[in-house]
Amino acid sequence: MSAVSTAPSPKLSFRQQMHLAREDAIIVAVNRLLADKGFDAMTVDEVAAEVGIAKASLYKHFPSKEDLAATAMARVMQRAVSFLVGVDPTQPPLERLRATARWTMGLQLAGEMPSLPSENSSLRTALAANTDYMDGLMTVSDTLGEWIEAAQADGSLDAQLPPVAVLYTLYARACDPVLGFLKGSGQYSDDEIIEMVLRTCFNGLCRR
Amino acid sequence: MSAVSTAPSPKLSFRQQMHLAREDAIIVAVNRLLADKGFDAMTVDEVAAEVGIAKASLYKHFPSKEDLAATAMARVMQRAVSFLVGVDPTQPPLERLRATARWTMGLQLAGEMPSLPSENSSLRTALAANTDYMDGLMTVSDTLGEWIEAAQADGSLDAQLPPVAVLYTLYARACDPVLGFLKGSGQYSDDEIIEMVLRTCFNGLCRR
DNA sequence: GTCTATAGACCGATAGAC
DNA sequence: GTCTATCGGTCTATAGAC
Repeated sequence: MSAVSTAPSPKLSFRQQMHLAREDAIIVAVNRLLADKGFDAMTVDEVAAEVGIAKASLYKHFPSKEDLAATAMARVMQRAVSFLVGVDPTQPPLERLRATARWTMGLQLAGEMPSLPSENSSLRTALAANTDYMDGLMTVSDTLGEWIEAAQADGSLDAQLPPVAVLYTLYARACDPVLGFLKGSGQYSDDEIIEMVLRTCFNGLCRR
Repeated sequence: MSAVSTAPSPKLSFRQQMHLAREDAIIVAVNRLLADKGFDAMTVDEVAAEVGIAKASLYKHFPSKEDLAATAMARVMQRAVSFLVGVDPTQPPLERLRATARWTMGLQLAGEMPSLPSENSSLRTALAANTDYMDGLMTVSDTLGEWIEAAQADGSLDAQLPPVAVLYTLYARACDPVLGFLKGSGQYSDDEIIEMVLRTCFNGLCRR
């Protein structure tokens, strides 16, 4: 991925570029399927069909289904890191957190946010072994953790909640099924849905 | 289930009682596994092993894995209906909603709340075809819907949110992964976890 | 003795892996 | 394109209740 974003890499052969491009297409397809049906229900045949390549070719890129999914989720985590560094640092910390939550919700409604694996899935171990994913996760957690503590210090965020509880809540809202429920009802636009869920997340269900 | 609780049913043979008791054990085991790993990852061999019976015996009780899971989830829905009718009606509607959320969270921490199936799972169709489940779901939704509108009318609940959004949020919190995250951190007791998540749910992350 | 439910072997399809 | 493991589902002989 760094190969496509950093400019001074002219030494890539055509083959290598094709390889990377294909890998990119695979990852995009995997994230869509992961968001749609989850890891267990996703088959590698589906992935191959979606990308339009032979199943065997997948195994030239990834040693296993777990690794495939872990790489795809590491990519999402990388996008999150990129988003965070782009957030306007002059904004108050609460607004930075809100912007982040809004972004993750948009990602989910766009079908690009993988649903998180159940507690004991084989995916979990693959994720834990994926350094890209774990590094991204740590960077995201550290950044959000700082913002959370700053927002608690300036009085905008509930200071009685442990920061880790806030952090986990933000992670969970990125995969909140409420978005899908409301979308399935067909009564609201994506923006309306996001604003409603953001409101319940930050302001709560009770009247203020 | 009604057979063991209602007194005037002496016509049940021991065989039938055994049958019902075993069915009960099966359902309990299924709900545990469903909560633990989800429908796709759960195998019927595991269920049989957990209950301590042969797999074929399962199929004397339930025609398919989907039906098995649907029956188990219908049981949970039935428990929810029972809980709702037992909620103190003299409490204000907001407190009734809070008590309900607290109860569902306790259920999840106890490992008795099945994780909800992904959007297109085969379980979904089985659930839609299960009248017990659908009846319970409708009863629960109607009851909660009334409480929600009452709580909005008396000013305790945010009246700007569509009632259906509140309803979906309460359903989603019953399966909120934040509970599992916090439990996994090992730093908080179950009661502390529930109170924290309840607080974020009803009061929001922002300071009041 | 009959009849039902059980247990464990068994089958076919499918999905991961190569 | 093939191999193999696994999983949902079935078959049959047997044990036990009546």
